[in-house]
Amino acid sequence: MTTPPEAQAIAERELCGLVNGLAHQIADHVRQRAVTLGLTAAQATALREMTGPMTMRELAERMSCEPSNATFVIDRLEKQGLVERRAHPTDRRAKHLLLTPEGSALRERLLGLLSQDSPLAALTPEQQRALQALLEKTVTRS
Amino acid sequence: MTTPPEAQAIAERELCGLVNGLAHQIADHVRQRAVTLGLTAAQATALREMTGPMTMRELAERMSCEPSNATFVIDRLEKQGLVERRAHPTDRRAKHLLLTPEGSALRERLLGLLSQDSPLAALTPEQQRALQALLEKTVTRS
DNA sequence: CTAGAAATGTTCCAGCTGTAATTATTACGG
DNA sequence: CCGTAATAATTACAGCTGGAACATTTCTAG
Repeated sequence: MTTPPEAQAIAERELCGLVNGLAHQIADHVRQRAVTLGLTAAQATALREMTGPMTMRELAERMSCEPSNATFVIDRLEKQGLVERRAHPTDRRAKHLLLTPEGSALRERLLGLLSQDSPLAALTPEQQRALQALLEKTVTRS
Repeated sequence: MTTPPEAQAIAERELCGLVNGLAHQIADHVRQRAVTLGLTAAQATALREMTGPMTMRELAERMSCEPSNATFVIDRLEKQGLVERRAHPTDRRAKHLLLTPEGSALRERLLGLLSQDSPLAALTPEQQRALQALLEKTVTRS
């Protein structure tokens, strides 16, 4: 009952397509909601991941992007008065990102919108936990 | 044993991050291999999805991107002599995409590279099937 | 048959993304 | 200590991406 290597390779490629498809579906969902708040998808993703004060690098990691990209996005959010770049308390290289009151309020509205009609709602909470377990197994080993 | 709605929303956001993270990991993997063949990540993805003759729209769907994006990528692949745009047999609006012999050969080399050290290799074949089932459930309902 | 709706592909454009190079700062081995 | 390596953030740039507008062709209701 061993899987032939060729069939295995094809299955993996299909799986890549599915993962990419779902990621895209999530991004589309974010984009749709974000535009109603005057945000782009990338800005909304950054706001979503701003669960508290953090450095640029931490944010980039949470967004799964390069630090240069985080710089670009935070530049925009800062110009809109949603985020502040402060000096880091203990490391003069780093920046301390902070949500302004406006940013914090907008984030709450965003989270409310994102929780509606999520693409993941097709799964039961139990299935979501199963999915989470499988994803963590692949993502956290690197 | 019902999940409170707030905790549910947080779990969904984390799940979004995980999906995005894995998609990114796959894209990085593709990028690394692609560059050794003189291809960009987007070109390699297009080549990977060219399982046979298809239209621009079909390719765009397989790549989970907009048709305009497929136009951009195929433009490059055509200039490199890897793909041909022919007239569609039955629909004069559509284009019939075809791999050239060079394109077909490069695709085989690419598939060989992609099957090595796949991020999905962290999962057993059985776990991969479970993941596929869960992903299909969310992707195919729209 | 025909007029309007829908589909296919393309172009243009604003915005996103990774990479490489750069500066400033911190960490570490000797 | 000191010099070197490592880290944080930024900049410049080439390439990717979605959306809107468009021309061509096909579909469809009447």
